[in-house]
Amino acid sequence: MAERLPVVVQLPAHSALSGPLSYASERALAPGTLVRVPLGKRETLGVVWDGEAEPGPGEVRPVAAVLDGIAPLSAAWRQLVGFAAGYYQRALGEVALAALPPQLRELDAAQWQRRLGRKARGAGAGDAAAPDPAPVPAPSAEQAAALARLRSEAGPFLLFGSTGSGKTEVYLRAVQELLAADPAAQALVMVPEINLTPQLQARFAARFAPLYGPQALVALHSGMTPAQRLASWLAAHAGAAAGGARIVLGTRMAVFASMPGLRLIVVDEEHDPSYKQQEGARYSARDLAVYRARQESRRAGDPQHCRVLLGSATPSLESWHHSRPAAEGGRYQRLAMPSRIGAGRLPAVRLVDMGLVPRHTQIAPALVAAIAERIARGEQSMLLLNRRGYAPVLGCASCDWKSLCPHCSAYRVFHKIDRSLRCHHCGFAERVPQACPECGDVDLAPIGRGTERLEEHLEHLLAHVERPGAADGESPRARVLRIDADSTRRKGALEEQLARVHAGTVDVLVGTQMIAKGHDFRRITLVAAVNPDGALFSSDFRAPERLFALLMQAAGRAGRDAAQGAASEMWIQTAHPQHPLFAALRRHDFPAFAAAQLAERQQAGMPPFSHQALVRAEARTQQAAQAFLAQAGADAEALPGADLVSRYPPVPMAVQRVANVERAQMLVESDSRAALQQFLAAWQPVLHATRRAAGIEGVLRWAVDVDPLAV
DNA sequence: AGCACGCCGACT
DNA sequence: GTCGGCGTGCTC
Repeated sequence: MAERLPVVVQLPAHSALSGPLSYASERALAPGTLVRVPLGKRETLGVVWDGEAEPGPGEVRPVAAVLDGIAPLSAAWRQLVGFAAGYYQRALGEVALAALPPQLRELDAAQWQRRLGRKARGAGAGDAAAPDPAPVPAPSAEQAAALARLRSEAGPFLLFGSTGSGKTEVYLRAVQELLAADPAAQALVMVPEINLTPQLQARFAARFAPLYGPQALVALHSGMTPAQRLASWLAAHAGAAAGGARIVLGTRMAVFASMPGLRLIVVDEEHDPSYKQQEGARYSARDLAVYRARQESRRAGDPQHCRVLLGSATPSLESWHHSRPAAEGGRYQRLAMPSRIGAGRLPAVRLVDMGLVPRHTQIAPALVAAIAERIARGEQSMLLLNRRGYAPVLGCASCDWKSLCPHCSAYRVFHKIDRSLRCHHCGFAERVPQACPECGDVDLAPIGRGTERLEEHLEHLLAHVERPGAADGESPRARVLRIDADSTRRKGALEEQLARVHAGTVDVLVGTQMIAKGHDFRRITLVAAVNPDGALFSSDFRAPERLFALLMQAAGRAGRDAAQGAASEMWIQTAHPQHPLFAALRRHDFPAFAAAQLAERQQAGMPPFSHQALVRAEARTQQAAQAFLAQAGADAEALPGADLVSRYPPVPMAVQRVANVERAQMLVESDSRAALQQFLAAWQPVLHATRRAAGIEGVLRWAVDVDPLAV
């Protein structure tokens, strides 16, 4: 008699088959076993799941093959996946299969056997950086205190350490202590972006390759080749006892890495929005890390078994709120490291009142002079502007034509470099027209400014400035370099450009927030935010939080070198120098800023004092998208939890139309996370039914975003 | 999501 | 007369 097995396969939630499918098998297979199963006309990868197989509607087909030689995924892993699928309202199989390396899905049984036959090769994380046995610094008093609490308490921990306070050293030591104490232990270290992995990877490799060999550290991020990702994943899955990886370093996807010996999770720059997945299952890797650590500890019956350490100089207000004193209801342990070590003081913050300079001034004369002064001293400056391209809009001087995208409700950005108009939403690009398409006037003018224009303008402003160190035959003019998504599109371009900055062949660096994050520029003594005002009065209630984090992080780029720290400055051009955000920034006072923001949020009943979810709908017409949402909302009246969940009317999304698809969204909110969860789960079948209902036509897609970052 | 089936326009 | 557009529908 053949066994019947529940198996999860990759089927999206909207297929209305959200649970496991049933298959027949000659032998019993443990939950977590990887199998190949027939699905329609194709064969696909599946994971044997827990529980009884539901009686299928008709015939049950047999499992095609079992991936032998790979241990079943653990109960803890399955629980994590199950939780994520439920919490973020997605199909189990979608989350489970997306959490596995893509190459694993592609290999059939025969290819898998061949892959097993080859000797497992290292994933390249350890061998990339030559182990450079850097001397291990003695911990500062603050670091020692943080580590002591990390040792004796259970967490979750929020390491609140200013830029330059040595958070990385705390991560390194925490990992080191764990690996030394338990030969089976594994640690997971997450960073927000691929760009930031190489330098952290180098520090981890330098510390741990000499101790455990280069194979002990593997990377896991989307920039790796499918083969590398599979190798890293297998090394993590094998566990330390089997000679696999001891440390996994990766981006948000790594939160799902199978790690049988997992005992520590580090989330560096935990406030970073990149930890929120923005398509498919929209999970927060930071929040899942907290869940995962608690759940691993619970399974082990020891609250200190698996720790999670979130680190930031500007924590998310959610984490900050959770780390308030336990007496006030806080659940996280806050470990504060306020001092900057090895570096000078934080740079002085100077506000430039743009109300006092002539209108349309891009860079205030005083700032130009300060940059020139830096150049004369052989120091570097960095200018931030969060807009790439030359100008965000091109307009006609004589009629009201503007460079609207024909497919989106957004302007196409003028890129002077290739004289193109490019839509940053749908990618539609055209050459700039010779004359206005409306009236034929040839006078088309850029409106507003982006990084390209800032770069050009700076070259002009600094034309008369000579740098002292110019060698014979070399131009004495200041060298301006722009780094943004456009300049770094080519593989390896970012590394090249960063290398130029480090080598000192650049005097002024211009870029988007991309350059504000993480990179350690030792010779930069001036950082300037050219036009940050947009975020002050944004309709997005998280905009100030993001701006504060960005400016603090940017300020941290300046004066990392103790010798220059004292002279380092952060300049901010603003029309609102009296804004309280800047007052807190001047004092580098995150707690004050956070307290003010949290008070506002509490007053307005916004997160973290409430819990939100968005339903987004896409349709051919805006009317159809909104009608779908309105109907689904109306049909939700009687659902469990509905009385505790507020539902707002459907509204068009900020960018209403993208690639000729109309988009609308509806916000639902509750003081109770449990009520919201219960409501969303019950709403799922209603949403499916509404889409099929008479009178609701042309809805292309809908999806729920739980704990959305932008509302 | 894949991969079918299923009815309407420009080509060997 | 076929090749092929992507609009619905199903997958244990």
